Amino acid sequence: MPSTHRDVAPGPRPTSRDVARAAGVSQATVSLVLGGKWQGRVSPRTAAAVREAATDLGYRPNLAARDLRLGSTRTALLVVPALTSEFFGNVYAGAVAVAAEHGFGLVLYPSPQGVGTARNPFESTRGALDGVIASSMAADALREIRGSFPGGQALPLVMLDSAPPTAPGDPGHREPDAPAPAARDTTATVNHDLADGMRQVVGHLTGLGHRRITHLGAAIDSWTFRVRSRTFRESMATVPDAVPGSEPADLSVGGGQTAARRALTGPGPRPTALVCDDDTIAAGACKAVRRLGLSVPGDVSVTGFDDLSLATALDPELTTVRLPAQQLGAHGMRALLDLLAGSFTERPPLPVTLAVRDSTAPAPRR
Amino acid sequence: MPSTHRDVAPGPRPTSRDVARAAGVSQATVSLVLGGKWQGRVSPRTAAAVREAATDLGYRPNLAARDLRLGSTRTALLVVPALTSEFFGNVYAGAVAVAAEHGFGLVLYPSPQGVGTARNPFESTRGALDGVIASSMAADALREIRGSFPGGQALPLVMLDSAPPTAPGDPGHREPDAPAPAARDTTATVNHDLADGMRQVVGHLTGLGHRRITHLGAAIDSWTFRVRSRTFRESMATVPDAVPGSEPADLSVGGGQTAARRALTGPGPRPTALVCDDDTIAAGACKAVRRLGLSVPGDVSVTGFDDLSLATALDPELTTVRLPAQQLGAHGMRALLDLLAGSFTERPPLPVTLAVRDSTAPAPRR
DNA sequence: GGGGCGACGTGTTACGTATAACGTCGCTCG
DNA sequence: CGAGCGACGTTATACGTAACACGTCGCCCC
Repeated sequence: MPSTHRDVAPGPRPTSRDVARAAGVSQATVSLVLGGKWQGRVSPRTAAAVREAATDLGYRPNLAARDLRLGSTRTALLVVPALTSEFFGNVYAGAVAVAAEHGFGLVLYPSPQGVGTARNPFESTRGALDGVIASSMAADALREIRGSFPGGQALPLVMLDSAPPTAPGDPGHREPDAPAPAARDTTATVNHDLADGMRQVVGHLTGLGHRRITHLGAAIDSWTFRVRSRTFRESMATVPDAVPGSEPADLSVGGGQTAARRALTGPGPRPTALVCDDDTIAAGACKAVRRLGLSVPGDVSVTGFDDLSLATALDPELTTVRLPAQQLGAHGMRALLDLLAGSFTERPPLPVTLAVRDSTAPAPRR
Repeated sequence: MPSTHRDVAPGPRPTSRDVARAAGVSQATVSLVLGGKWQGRVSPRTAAAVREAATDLGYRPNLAARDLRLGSTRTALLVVPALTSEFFGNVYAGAVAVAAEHGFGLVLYPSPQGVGTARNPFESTRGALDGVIASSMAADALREIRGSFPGGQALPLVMLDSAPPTAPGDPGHREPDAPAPAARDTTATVNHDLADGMRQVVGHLTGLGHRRITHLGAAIDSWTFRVRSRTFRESMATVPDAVPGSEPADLSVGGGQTAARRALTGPGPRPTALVCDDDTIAAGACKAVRRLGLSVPGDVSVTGFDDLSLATALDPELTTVRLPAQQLGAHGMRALLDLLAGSFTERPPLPVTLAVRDSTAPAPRR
């Protein structure tokens, strides 16, 4: 099988006019054929000739020219709190795959200061954009993103794990960062079913006999983490004799360690399980447990969120909620494309599963 | 302090002609002034007027038009083996910062199948590129990247941790993927001083009394890992009574676990230290040690490479070689800019440091 | 006094593409 | 038989920018 590219020695780069010359037609015809809109305008044989000439010359359209002509860059911006995270790497991977499928580019804007602060994403962006996808952003960062649209124009915006699902069972809930009505039709939301994830965690632990359970919640004001806290409280409230606790934690190993130490050495009976908002926090929690001379899961069970590769790197391996981050990115990109096409319809949140491993065990007797 | 952007209600987006109208000059003058090449061609007062009009209207040049005109996209491609890695996230962060400083864009191409295979990076790339930065790629992937330059033209290429440094002390070493002489002037190399890192590891361990040391080398054919293996052997050769071992490992927790089990249960005396090519492998190694009823670092010391956050998430915390990945990215981007300016000069490799933590201890007596 | 020159700008063009508007056939049908 | 129409293409234009080549002054100097 020969290479699909023939080696084209000369010339900087073939243009559509070169293809036209080679095929014996006009440049306009080349554009029509290669644009796919030649139904009934160009005969099949000339169309074939054009395509052959194009692949023959190794023609690739000049996107700068196309973008200039169309006034659209076919490029979206993905804003993530941090790039150095496996989770967001997966979100990106999912989104970029769908984007490429549709001839879209995807440029990344890693909010530099970690979750919580996002500088104007458009400053660092080259040229115009067709839309923005923001993943797991803090509330104030989201507000700023919305406010910084260039020229005040309403750019389509997709928020991932950032807004409350419009579930009918959750009617009275008003978010402080609810989108302005004007932006309604250019805004979409794609979420993991994080509430269900938390419910699964609590169910798993209470099923193992745990009653004194403390939630190590990430100290960040975003929907992603608020929904975890709320659902934790709600789920625990349905369990007789349950003793829920709660401790804020920085989103890091050290943060988890500190928070876990506070939770385990505080007044009152010691919790037998720690529910962490994140695998990283959970890793810190495990360290804290051991520093206190206790064992995971013998004395204290620990759970995480995200199912990063970290979860199985730890020893014992971490019981954690597996989030299909790649799917999230893919659905987010699809939502943006739908938004651009004017055909977006809200979809149900993405299902999550609980990966049960070795960091959870039956509650110790007494 | 008022916002720097005035709210411009109408019009889709101001063009340079709008600025010209507002400033009472021609579009050409706007272009000159804003392009910064108005020395002696435009009076300072008109230049000031133009700039004021521009910021006043919130003018931002249309990059599609500029790219079309200049034939350059001011965009580079960064090819990394995997995006879901903290290490490459840091490389990207460093590179993108420098790129933005110089008005360059940086688009990411995560080679989908992990280290070792890279599909044509240009297929997934929108439009033309000014250069490519490839980080820690396997030898065959590098070859393919070089072969897939569009139109056969020689795109400037910077390789990070991918080629031998041109150190005078290393004369006889010929790489199978040495760049063709023709591409010499459009190719640059930026490396971590990985050899020194490995020397520090071996020095640290032998200083602690270890003699039976096994290297868990990543089973990937790339310079990054070849240099580790080579330097391990060379360093061990200088130590009297040293018993070096070596075991290939897949680049994952599971791979490290398997390789460590082989190393520890093989024939001959058991090694007292495992030198891993990567923190992930080291995490697996720690698990394997414990599965055999041994302890880290009591019975077996373990070291890693990269100093990912994983290193401090583990318990005990990992002794590992800290690589300034962000610096690597930054230097790589700078090298590319120099290459484009025709002023590139090879620089010495980036120094690395050994982060000594709790996974290494004096060799057990007897 | 006029030729020249420096300072200060402007008219014009091209980059490569997509598409609206416009031919030009050959055939059919009233 | 000519009007009309469908099939098949082409001509022309605009997108916004950068830069070349060319004015148009005022002033100096021979």
